[in-house]
Amino acid sequence: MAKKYQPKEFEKKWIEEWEKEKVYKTPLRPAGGGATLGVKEYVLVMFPYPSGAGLHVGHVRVYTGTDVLARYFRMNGKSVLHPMGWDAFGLPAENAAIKAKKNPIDLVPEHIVTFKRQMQQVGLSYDWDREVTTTEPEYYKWTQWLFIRFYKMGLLYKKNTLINFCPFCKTGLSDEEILADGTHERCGAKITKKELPQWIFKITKYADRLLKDLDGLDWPRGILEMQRNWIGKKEGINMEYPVKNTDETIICFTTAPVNFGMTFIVVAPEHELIKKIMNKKISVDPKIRKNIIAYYEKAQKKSEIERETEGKEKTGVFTGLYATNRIAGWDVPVWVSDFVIGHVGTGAVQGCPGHDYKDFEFAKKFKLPIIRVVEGKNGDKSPIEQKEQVIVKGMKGKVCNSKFLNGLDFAEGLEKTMDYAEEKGWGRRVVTYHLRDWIFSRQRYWGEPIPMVYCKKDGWVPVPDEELPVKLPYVKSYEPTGTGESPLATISNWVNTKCPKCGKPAKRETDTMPNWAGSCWYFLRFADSKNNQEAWSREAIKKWLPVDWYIGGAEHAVLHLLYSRFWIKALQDLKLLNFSEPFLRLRNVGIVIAQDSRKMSKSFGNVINPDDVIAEFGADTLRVYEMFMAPFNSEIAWSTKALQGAYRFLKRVWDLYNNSEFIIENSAANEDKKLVVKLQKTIRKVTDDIPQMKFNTSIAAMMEFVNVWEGKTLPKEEAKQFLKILAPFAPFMAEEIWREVLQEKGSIHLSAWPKAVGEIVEEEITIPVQVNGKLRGTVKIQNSESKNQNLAIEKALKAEGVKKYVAGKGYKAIYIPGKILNLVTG
RNA sequence: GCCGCGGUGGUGGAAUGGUAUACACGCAGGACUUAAAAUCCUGUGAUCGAAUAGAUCGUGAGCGUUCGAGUCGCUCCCGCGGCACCA
Repeated sequence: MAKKYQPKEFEKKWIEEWEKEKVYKTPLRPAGGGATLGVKEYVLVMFPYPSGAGLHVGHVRVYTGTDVLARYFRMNGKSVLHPMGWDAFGLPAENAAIKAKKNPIDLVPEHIVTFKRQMQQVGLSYDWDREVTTTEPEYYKWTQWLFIRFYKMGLLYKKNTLINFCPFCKTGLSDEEILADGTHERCGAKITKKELPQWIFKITKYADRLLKDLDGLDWPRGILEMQRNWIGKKEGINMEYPVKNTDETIICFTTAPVNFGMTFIVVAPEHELIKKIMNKKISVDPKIRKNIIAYYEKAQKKSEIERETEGKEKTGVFTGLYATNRIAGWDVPVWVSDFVIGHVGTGAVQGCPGHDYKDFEFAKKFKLPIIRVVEGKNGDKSPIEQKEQVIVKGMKGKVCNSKFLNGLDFAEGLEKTMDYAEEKGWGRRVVTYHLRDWIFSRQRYWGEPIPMVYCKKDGWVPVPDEELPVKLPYVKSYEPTGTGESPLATISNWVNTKCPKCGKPAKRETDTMPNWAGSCWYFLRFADSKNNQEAWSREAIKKWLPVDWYIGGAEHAVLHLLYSRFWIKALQDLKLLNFSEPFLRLRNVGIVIAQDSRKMSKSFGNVINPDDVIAEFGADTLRVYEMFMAPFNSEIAWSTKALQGAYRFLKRVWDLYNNSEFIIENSAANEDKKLVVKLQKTIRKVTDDIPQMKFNTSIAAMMEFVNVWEGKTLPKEEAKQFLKILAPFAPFMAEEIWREVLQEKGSIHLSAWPKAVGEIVEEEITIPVQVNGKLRGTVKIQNSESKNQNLAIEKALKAEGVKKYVAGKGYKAIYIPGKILNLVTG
């Protein structure tokens, strides 16, 4: 009786053997042992934050998919860089450490040990010699060094800023870290505003390049769109409206050609005009002034987030002033309302209630006129009633009731309005962005110390390069202070230092960098991870960068991916790099949810631990299952039953190789031609599918092949080929069979990928026959005759199912050789 | 509201404009077994039908292009994700 499939018996052995033989070392010798190394292929998966919970089956999915790619490229003779590291700074690590009452400096390495062990168990082919950890001084030394480069080029500056502040984490946050409902993406606490001195990164300086360069990237469309939306470039016009009986002008930003539908102006409570009214620089009726002051004070009490989220009920006060809409030739009343936000646009809105939802609500509430200036469905130009909702959806439709703009579509109308206003001097074209500068300070312990010293005489002075790294002190108490100062501020022997410039007493910056800092450049460090002279050498970068394949979750669509792109562009400007985009291809992985269709979570008790799955079924089963269940970028719900299907498949493969009756030494004797043809098709399919990350169909094709193979014999050479295409998915079993059963020398993972035979020649092919587009039968035809239309028709007409539909009728034949025959009657 | 992605059997899902439902799970029947598990074999879109005869319908809905549409175009409906009092 043949040996039973027992993965436990050999998986551990191969983990050790691969490490010993340095099978996955970068760069590898070419597959098949040839002399030259192939083209480089940098295959990178987003490195994890090593949490205490250990590896999740979701991690296993994204790492395995990336690993399959890396293994595939290696076997195809490419020079592969496939590294792994740890993104260990940041709030989650720090909060976990506080909970565990352990310093994160001690806790993080413990977590890393667990993660690494689990990754090795899954059979991931990383070159561990290149491992990096963002929290180690050897690494963050260079993060600090980069900070100073950015500071020196003027991209970083410190300024008092009204920032988003998380009262739970007691730290400032960037806009990108706040969810739409005004809560912190990490802890879910409601964000408040606080004014603090902050290090600010001028990412907006790169807005245009960050936007333009998206065009050249092979990234998922959705992610590109999210970045475009986040950068939020808008071309429009700042229209000037003189305020009657004053010297004032209100400037309104607009992207819509709707001057002829404009019936009011609304300014934000913070607007200059309101300040001037309140301090009597503009004279208005004292009663109105009183109302405005009351309204202003009420608005100030609300936080911005309250103002935005508290409901859509419009409030407001008429200022008593009128402004002139010179394009339309009429005056409009000026109102103040808190639905207009001071720092958005110009803090003033030209109200066109016919075609804007908010303006409509406002006009309805205060009984202001509503004019249609964009046609509705079927060219509808009728007036808009007060009770109606907004008629025009989005920026579609033709402009109407607008004199010289009539009949133009929306975009043309805007162009013409802009030309007209500029010509008359009533406004000018402007470009605005949604992107804001990046708040780079965190008032927390667990981050890279910002390498700056404040001297009373010299101001901010960077720590000299030779004094880097500025090490994070090992302390007992690192809990957030809540005062807006980092806990580092309380460590006086660390804070107090000398000014690098004048040598007088000075103080260190006590804020730390945000958790994104380390991940902005880690992919560069992998190219040269051991370099202690510089952050990277030019040769190493030239050899490996940019990243060819970057794989990870869609949750990083904006934050990490935008920040990294920004750093790379800045580093290019510093001439430290000579490319402008870090990640040429981006692919997303779908999340793994629990069997009950909920998120896997301790509190639901539905978490699947990869260790348990490996203990029961082996790592290969886990890998094959996760690759097979759905397309790589789709969400999957865990299914223990389906997992067993993957196990069954592998077991059947094992049995085929361990049963001499299914494999013969040489191809002459009992070989089954059809089986060999099927194998060639399978090789072709898997070869095509892997670089498209269509792992599910690759595995399905291999399953099909195994279904055909069972009960037949396959020549040994062909059996080796099949094992090779299985190897990226089930590396343990493939290696065990390769070396122990087939007695091959060296690792299968360094063997050459099989080539499918040029043309697959089947002797006989089946051609479907349709009559009037409906399938009525099939005919078998010799492959050599497949181009012969008359023969195909002749055969088709003999088929019972076809005959009765065509009999006695004239027909036209459409024949696609080897594909289909369609007979169209009458 | 805007932007993006989807909608195919009982389930996860396949399908360069060319035999829709590959592959897998589940289910049903059978073999092996004292029995169960495991394994193997057969069947499995719906409706009509005794039928493993045949027919009709069938990829969210409806039109259209085409010899032929899950796939292309138009008009909608629904679900998911992102953004948003953004002017």
